[in-house]
Amino acid sequence: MNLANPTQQTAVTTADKVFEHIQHAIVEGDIPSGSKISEPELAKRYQISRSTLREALNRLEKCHLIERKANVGSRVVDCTIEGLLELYITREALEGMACRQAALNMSDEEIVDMQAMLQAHAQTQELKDGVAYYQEEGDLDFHYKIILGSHNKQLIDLICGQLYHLVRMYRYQFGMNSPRASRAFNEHFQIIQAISDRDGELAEMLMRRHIAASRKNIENKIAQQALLEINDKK
Amino acid sequence: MNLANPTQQTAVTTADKVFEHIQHAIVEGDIPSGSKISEPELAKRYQISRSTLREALNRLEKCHLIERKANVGSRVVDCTIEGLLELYITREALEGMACRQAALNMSDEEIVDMQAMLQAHAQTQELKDGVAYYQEEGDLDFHYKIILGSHNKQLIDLICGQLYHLVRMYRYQFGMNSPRASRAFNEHFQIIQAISDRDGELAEMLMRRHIAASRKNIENKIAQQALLEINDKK
DNA sequence: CAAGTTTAATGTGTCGACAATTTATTTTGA
DNA sequence: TCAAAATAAATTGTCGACACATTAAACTTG
Repeated sequence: MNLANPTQQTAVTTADKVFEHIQHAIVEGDIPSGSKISEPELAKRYQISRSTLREALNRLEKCHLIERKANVGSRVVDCTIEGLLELYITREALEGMACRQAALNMSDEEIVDMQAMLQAHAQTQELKDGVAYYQEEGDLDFHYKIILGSHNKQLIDLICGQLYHLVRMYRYQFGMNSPRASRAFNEHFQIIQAISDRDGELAEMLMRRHIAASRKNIENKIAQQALLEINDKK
Repeated sequence: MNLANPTQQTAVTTADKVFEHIQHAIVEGDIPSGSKISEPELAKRYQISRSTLREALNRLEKCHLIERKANVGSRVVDCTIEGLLELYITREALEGMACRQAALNMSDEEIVDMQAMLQAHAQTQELKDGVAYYQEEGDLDFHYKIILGSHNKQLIDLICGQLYHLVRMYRYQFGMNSPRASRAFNEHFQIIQAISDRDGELAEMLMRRHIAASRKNIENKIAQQALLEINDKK
């Protein structure tokens, strides 16, 4: 699955292609978070007219990667702790519900598919002993499959089409490869169990806990860091 | 409060103004749901160039009022029962969480403000004996205040900036002034109580029930209608 | 020398025209 | 008569240029 585009919409127009390029550049930090975007400069770099660049910028704005102010210009959204926490809160709500809907609406084949995927992840995890691969690709893959399994266009578009670009951006910017790998894996296992039991209520609750745990993990790190800084000053 | 624009962003550019015009036209059904949009025609009607019209169309796409396909064109989103139910599911998730956050983050003044508003609604409701006014403006006002009270930019933008245009559109198209007025009022009262008690968990649960009740109300209507049609055929 | 005003430079918003693609119509052949 | 191919019309995507607003620089004045 292409993680940058889980809905698999092929880019046909040049504005689409430029959009994807800039999207990657922003998510991976090549265009730094918070920096101003110069339309003439970017247009020249991509060898396109300003009109088509602006078309691309509109899509970037749609997935909340840039912000525009009239007569002033566009800036890459800047990654703040508050923004990250707000994102997790929103994910908890949306993905929790998506998980409940997945338990109700997923086809049996889809469920089998997910179980197979998780098993594959388990093996690679044993091999690499809980390092990067699972945490990065595997985790996103898992979440995407559940979201798509909700069969709810509204949810799918909001989460995959908008939130998750930001999620991936934060992962890159803050380098989040926390030691939650094995715990997260068990949580994933429980969630799939609830889905295959068609227990929507439990599935939602587990997914919310799963995301909330990640959030609290971050909050703790922040708190620790703040403590260290206070000690340094003494 | 301006219900079409609760965040109070003033439109400065002409594309903004045209966007607002078309937005109203779509929400209120002047441009029928599901119809194709002709760029040359609309540009001529508003006396603007196609470029600025396309800028306006981009914003309409952002709030899910139109859908675009490359090299084909734009259509006004068509109102279907499934779409309506999906919208309610999404609202349940997002507004439930917004309500929880509001209980945690609203200032005391904001809470007093909401209580006053609800009391005002109670009086007008007694006067008009539970008719349209409350159901229309009052209900939306209530929900907006809570969402803004979450103080979560992500949630605010998703709900107010995107979902609620669709919500208002469906209200117009399906003429939803159900007999839930008085019951909804009591539910609103309970929710505010939970918020002023700073009980986030209860606040979320009550808001979710409140929205789920509306959804089930609609589902029942649909089922009834389906039954009637079957009887007609006999 | 500092603060405010005027002027220049940069950047965004809007326009009309052309190129590329899709849709409708006509023509051709079995 | 109908289906497929070719042509014509209409619509969308892209371009470069101009109008307007914002920001930076230069200048005036107290």
